[in-house]
Amino acid sequence: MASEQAAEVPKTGNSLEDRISQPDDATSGAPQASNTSTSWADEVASSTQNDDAGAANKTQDTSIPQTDGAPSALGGTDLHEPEYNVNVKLSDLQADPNNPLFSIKTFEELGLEPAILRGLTMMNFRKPSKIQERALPLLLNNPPTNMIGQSQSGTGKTAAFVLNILSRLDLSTPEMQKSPQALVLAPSRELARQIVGVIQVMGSFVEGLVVGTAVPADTHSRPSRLECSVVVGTPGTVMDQIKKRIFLTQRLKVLVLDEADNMLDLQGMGDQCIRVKQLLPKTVQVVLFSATFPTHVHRYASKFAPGANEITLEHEDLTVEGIKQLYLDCESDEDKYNVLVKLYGLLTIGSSIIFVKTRQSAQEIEKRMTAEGHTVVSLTGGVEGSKRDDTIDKFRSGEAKVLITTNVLARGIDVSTVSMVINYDIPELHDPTSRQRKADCQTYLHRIGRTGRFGRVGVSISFVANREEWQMLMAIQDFFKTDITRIDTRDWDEVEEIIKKTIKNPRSHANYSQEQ
DNA sequence: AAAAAAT
Repeated sequence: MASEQAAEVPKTGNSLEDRISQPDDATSGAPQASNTSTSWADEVASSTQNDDAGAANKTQDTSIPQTDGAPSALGGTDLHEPEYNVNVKLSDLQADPNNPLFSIKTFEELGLEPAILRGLTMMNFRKPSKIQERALPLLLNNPPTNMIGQSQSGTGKTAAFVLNILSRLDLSTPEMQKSPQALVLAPSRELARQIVGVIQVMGSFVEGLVVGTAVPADTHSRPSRLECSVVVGTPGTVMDQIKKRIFLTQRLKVLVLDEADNMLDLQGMGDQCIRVKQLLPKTVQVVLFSATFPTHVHRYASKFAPGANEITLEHEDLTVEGIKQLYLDCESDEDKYNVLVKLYGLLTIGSSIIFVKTRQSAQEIEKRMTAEGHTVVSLTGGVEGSKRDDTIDKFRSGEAKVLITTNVLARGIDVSTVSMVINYDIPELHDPTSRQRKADCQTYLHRIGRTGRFGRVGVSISFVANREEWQMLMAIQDFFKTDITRIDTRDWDEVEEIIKKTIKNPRSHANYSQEQ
């Protein structure tokens, strides 16, 4: 199995506990500026930025300093992952200092079947990304151990859990090929379908592999039995099909929650995930992946995946280097629309996603822009399933280049051509007890992570129309210790120049073809 | 508060 190069094994235990116990909530201390100043715009003007001296030498880590500019998920040679520290905590079972589960540098070291390696080759995956180097040996080891894995958006989490699934399937008989052995749960229909696509491509050469999708159907026609080896779905539908014995779970070996923090945290979905898990064999390997694991969810996660090996990051390390974060002032909510149209008047580069707060405003903006001759599409949860499928497919193919959407697509969606993300509204959380709006840092990170994938560059532009929005954005900047730079809308030539300069030179290797 | 997810 795993590598011979046993390398230095990390001191296990200690570090992580300390880390999870530190306060995690930047927004709680809302941006100082508090008092009576005249307007948010003034504050903006006077805040000449960047107190962030702390960012640089913030973390001293007992864990492993990471590899020298290793190529990203795809192994394209000029794609770089930036430096950051990865915290690894091995389960008690695997806390043996001699274990070889430390890290692998090539896929070949994993002892995968030739058919799986061929799939990787075909996808142009030459070298493992950082998360793959560390997670794969732990995932693939026997006996199977649970895992909680965190890494930045666009660094290959999906490929990591798919490899684990493919290598654990027993497809030796027709009966086994039709027996679900792995289940992946995702928080949206679109993400579930995307994951199905990845499994199919990576598993192209795996004999007898059948992948099934369990998302709400528009029709009431229902199969009597789910005859596939891997199932990918959304929690409600999966639950439903298990209860109706359409989906037989007794041979299930692996359960993956993608975007696990979201799945477990969301009211309704968390319960369903727990209930689904209760209906699976107790021996199932539980694998949780996300770019974010806020403290309060991490607690649930550890219960849901007991004894898990963990790979976690500091939140300073979560922003992706290739994503340039900008913001624009708008005079009012209504003015946001004018700014948006102006922006699109001077930019037609690649594909872009516009995130808004509500389904209704997504629809409205789509209508208005369409009426003015722009070609845009919108996708929200209010739309019929098959229509959603059409829309996302059009966006993936490039037929539609501008997508207006809500948080439904904030997570996981991988479309390599997306070079710009717009936060038309700053993502916010509502605290029911204090009845206050707070910045939703996690969602912000996931949204901007729709661009800049696998070492590419991208730009995010947030619209700020009032003091609250500006405060939320500054809270996000503080939380991730990153830079969100203001650009001046009084000079549109400059706006254009800044954005074009950023998106130019997109280093866009077309070597990751999971979307098609 | 809005969004997603089951019917």
